[in-house]
Amino acid sequence: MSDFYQQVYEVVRQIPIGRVTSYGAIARYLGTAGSSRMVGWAMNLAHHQSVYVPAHRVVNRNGLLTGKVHFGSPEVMRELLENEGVVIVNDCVIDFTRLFWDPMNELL
DNA sequence: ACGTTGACCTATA
DNA sequence: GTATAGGCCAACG
Repeated sequence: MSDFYQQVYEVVRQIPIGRVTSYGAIARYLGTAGSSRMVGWAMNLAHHQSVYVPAHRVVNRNGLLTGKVHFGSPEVMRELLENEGVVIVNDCVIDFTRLFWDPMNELL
């Protein structure tokens, strides 16, 4: 496994409860800005990882749960987020800008 | 080996 | 303000 994916998992694992981040933010934090799709691929491989990766806390820039289908069921992602206190309506994160957790600013 | 696809983002019209 | 185009790099067929 490349260090890139490990870094992604590391960052995602550091996301606090009830907070969310975006692929682009992680990509920029890792220095691979513009290649945010790779972050998505990393999440795809996250299911194979033995360690649990809270991929449900990672959404797109619009706060839309685009990768909900990649979980067991589309409902799983919403359930997990709502369980952490995140309000989800129409597969969109409410107050996304306020719940946004930027590793560049928080983790630094 | 080549072409297509993809859990995206930025930029221009 | 939305709509469309381009770019990015790895995995799949």
